[in-house]
Amino acid sequence: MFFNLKSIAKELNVSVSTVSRVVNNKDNVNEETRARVLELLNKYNYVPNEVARSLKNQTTNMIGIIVPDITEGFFAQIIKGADQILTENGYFLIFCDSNECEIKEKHYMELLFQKRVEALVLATVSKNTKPLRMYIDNDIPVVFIDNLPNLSESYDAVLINNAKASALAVQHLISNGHERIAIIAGSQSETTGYERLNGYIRTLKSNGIEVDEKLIKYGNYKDDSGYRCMKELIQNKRDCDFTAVYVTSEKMTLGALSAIREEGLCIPEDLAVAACDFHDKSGLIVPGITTIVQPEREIGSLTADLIIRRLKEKKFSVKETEQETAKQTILLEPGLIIKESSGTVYKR
Amino acid sequence: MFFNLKSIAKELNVSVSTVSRVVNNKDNVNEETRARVLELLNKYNYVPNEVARSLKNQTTNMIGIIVPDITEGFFAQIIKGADQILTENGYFLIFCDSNECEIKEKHYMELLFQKRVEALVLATVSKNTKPLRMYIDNDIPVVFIDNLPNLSESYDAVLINNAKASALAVQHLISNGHERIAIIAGSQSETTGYERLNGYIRTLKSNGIEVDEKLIKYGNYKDDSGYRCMKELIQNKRDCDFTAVYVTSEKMTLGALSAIREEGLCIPEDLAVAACDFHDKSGLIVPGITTIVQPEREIGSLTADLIIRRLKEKKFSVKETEQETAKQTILLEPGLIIKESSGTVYKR
DNA sequence: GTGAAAGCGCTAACAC
DNA sequence: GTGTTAGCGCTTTCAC
Repeated sequence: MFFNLKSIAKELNVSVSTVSRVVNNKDNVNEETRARVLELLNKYNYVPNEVARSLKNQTTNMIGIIVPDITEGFFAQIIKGADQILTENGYFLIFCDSNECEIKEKHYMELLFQKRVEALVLATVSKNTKPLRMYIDNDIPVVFIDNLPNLSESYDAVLINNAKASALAVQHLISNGHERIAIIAGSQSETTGYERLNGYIRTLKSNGIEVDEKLIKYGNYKDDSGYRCMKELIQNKRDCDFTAVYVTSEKMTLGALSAIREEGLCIPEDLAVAACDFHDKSGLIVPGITTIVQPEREIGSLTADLIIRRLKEKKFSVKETEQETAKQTILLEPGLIIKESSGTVYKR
Repeated sequence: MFFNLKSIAKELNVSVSTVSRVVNNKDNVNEETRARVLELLNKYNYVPNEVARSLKNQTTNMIGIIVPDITEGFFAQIIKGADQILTENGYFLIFCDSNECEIKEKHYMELLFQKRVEALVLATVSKNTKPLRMYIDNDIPVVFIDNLPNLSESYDAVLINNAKASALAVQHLISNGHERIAIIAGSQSETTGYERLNGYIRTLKSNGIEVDEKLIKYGNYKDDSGYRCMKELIQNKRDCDFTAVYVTSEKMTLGALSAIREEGLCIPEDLAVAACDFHDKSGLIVPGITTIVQPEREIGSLTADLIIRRLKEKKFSVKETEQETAKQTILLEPGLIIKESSGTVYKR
């Protein structure tokens, strides 16, 4: 069906290896032969079969990436950042959307392994480390972004300092006069969720503010959990009056904001809001939402750099039994964008 | 390095084919043998090599998709819609971001072809149809979304009726009292850009409104072109007074809005705005932007359906020399979400 | 400078 | 029920 080396070789009465040499630009080919082969190659628009090449060379040049939701600006930007570097280096990014689903994530991990990706970038939503064994046992580099796994061995990761991110947001609220600050946290079995809550608690304590369990709600990062948590907080508002809320993800912030609006509360007069990873491309959201931002493109490009290094080390070590450099976690600094939503506390 | 059929077979003193039969769940295997093989397979965590399978079976189960920008909600949603159906049917979506760049698009088309994707979904930004020839000549199904190619032969496509989309938006502005309506159009060498301008012109005419060349600006869909066009329009506002503008893409709308804000104009009092594909997940943008919306998930799922059908037909036709059904363009209906930005004309 | 041959890991037709 | 064999398209070693 497709043209292949054999059909080209036969037509020219040369061997497959000669055609292969021409295709791969090797130099031990007679210039006249090369010209004849090249001509036919062009005429038939020959394109080498990468599947066969991959099998022979035991290398696919494919890197897999699995993220929970591609429609989130956070992940889309990371992918863009990684894709650029990877493409420049002759790799090919295969992207999968786990839809925040553990089963789907596992499924994709298996599929990508079957396809023999050379490395994996993983924003995991799973506590189950079993699917990872495949990769680890076969020495396939894995780089974690966003969430960290519950692994006993060391691993590579690129992410922000999540505790510091929370500290930044909470400290800002405090310096705006807020003391009763609620939090909508994420799942505590995920490191991101855990660290962000942790940063919140530590910052309150170091400012001499008591941590009130009633002001801590746990969502699951999905769209409606922010809404639900915010509703619960507001319903208890009388018992445990609070003037600000810190919401630890974009989707939950969206939900929380609509709950606040539904309850007829004004931001920031009735309730100040600080968010995490909130994206406002338009800059027209009113009130502007104060938010923690991550250097997403950089997370992507550093992840790509790390992968490329690991892959190089791997090739090298086979030949020279060189020691692989230690696994590392690259911690980037979060930023804080201050807008109106976190405005100073309303004094009654 | 990896476990393969051979190593498993050797250890059990059976043949490779027996192991293969067990792996593929064929029934002509002695139950006792099967058990022994299965045990070792599990012990070693054997995962079949899809690269080898693909080569042997001449089928990769991979579908490629190339879009101009994954960070646009429009494309992200389409991918989600397609991914779901494709995954359910045992296919695997490989996704590429051309970054609105013709060269990159071509590059990815070649790469995907080399990888032997079985079909391609293409939101093209290119006028050059040459890279397409590879696919067409080799009978690999291609489905176009968003933009249509300049091909002489017929092709498959799934998209909205873009002329109608513009008609919807412009008619709405007219019924709100606007008569002097500017447009920020897209590249006229792309069908989407052409059709949307076309719908604008026809709607004005059918309403007995004169089309004024000075009110037509051409952007390139990139972030800053909307800003530039809007600036130009506003600078000429005195000459050619207009009360509304229709911006034909999300990114250009973002640019136009910041130009409007910069010029200190109020929406909709000084200038009404209608957009295309504008996404506001938060619902908090003020003023709310009236926009054309597309059934993105449906575009994705219908595209996936079409591809699956084409692939089935292909398999079938080899065996039965069945006639392939005619290529088709599936035109979906655009929607209009009315918010404040398109408010009635301000009467002086 | 060129060709023959082996083999990457797998499947499937065929023989026993 | 099981094994042998050929071959998918390619690269590469080894002869010549």
